Amino acid sequence: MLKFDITTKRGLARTGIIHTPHGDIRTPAFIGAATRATVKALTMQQMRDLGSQAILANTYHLVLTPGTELIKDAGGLAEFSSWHGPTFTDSGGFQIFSLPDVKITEQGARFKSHINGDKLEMTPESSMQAQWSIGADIHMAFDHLAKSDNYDDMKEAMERTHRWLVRCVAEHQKLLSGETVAGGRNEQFLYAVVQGGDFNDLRAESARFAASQPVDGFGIGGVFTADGMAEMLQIVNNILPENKPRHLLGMGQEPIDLFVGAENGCDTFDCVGPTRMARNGSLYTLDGRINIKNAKFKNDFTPLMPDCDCELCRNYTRAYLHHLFRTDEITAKILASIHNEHFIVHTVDKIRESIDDGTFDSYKKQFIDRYYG
RNA sequence: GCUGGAAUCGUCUAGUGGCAAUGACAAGAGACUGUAAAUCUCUCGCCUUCGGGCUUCGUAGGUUCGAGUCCUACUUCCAGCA
Repeated sequence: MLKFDITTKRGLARTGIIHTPHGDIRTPAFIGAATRATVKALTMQQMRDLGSQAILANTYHLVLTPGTELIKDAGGLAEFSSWHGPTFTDSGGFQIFSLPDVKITEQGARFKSHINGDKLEMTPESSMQAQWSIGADIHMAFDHLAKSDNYDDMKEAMERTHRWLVRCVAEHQKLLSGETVAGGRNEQFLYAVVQGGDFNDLRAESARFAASQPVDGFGIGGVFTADGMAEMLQIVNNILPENKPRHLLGMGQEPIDLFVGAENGCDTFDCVGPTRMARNGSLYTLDGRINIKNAKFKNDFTPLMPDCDCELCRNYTRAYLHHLFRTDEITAKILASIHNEHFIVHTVDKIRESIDDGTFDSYKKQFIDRYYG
């Protein structure tokens, strides 16, 4: 069983430590999205330097290339990528939602490789096997993420997610009792995924089902905007057992999502937003996001964010970063990614500290007022 | 000096009788939430009550219902010959 110690509790919000075979994660924490075993534009050393505690890779992408057997042979994701810290894998469930021409059957999902058109199938069992080979510390159950206003459609997807969860649990346990991977330790952990879309009665049902399964933690999936998220999380997290960690899947591009998530009982987050924003020139500041490519920054010789101690803000000006983007230099995306990832990681770090010392409400108000004001 | 060729939006360019005029770049802005994203979208002559109106393709004339497209002259540039 994954060891999770809760340090402080305030309402649904809590701080704690997830103890993984590759190290501890102090929660709440933002987990860097390393889809293809790399955080785009950043080295693992840069991720360590900016304060990241863990990364999350994607099973679908690693199955396509370089293949999960290769990662197993390399000694697992942490060894292969030289991250060496705690790791998560997403199941590939998101790709069911995001790729075109995906066919869902009770068996699993069939889709075409976006790289070479190969027809592929992923099932709960194959996802578990792939994640076991990749050897991350924490695995996500293979779920059916859907987006619809139709209650029956969402109910169907949720119920399929539950049936698949049972199969994931069985396969996960079977794998753990067999051959060892990831440095000889069969210490890998499984999170169930809660679905149900925008229908809170389905969310409650899904949370009850997930809670009933022998899993180590929970992912909360299928969340697309902050609208209604607080209420949904209150319902779900009041049902999920308190002593297991909860990961809010895919949310964290907007800082308010992280405040709302932590406030309502989520322990970890992952999101591609910060680095994607960065590559596209959209940079976080305490006064909101700015597009550094805008003409008004051409002659702005101030730091992007004076009170930020990331590599970009410590050493360079807005005008310089503007120039790097305008000239399409690779360094633009590196520096911007360092800053955005640092910004979000540290925002969650401060959320954690504020929960511990009882100042969460004032920190949230002060941050949100300034950022969105 | 002669003989060819060429002049179109900031730049390069499409265009051979119905055109406010093609594409790219540049420029201006926007989007992005478990990454098919170093991607995508919009604007890019002037004005507009968004119906449209006005002025454009080196300059000046001409032919034509109609000219960026055809003709004449001029200007500039390029190539070859002197």
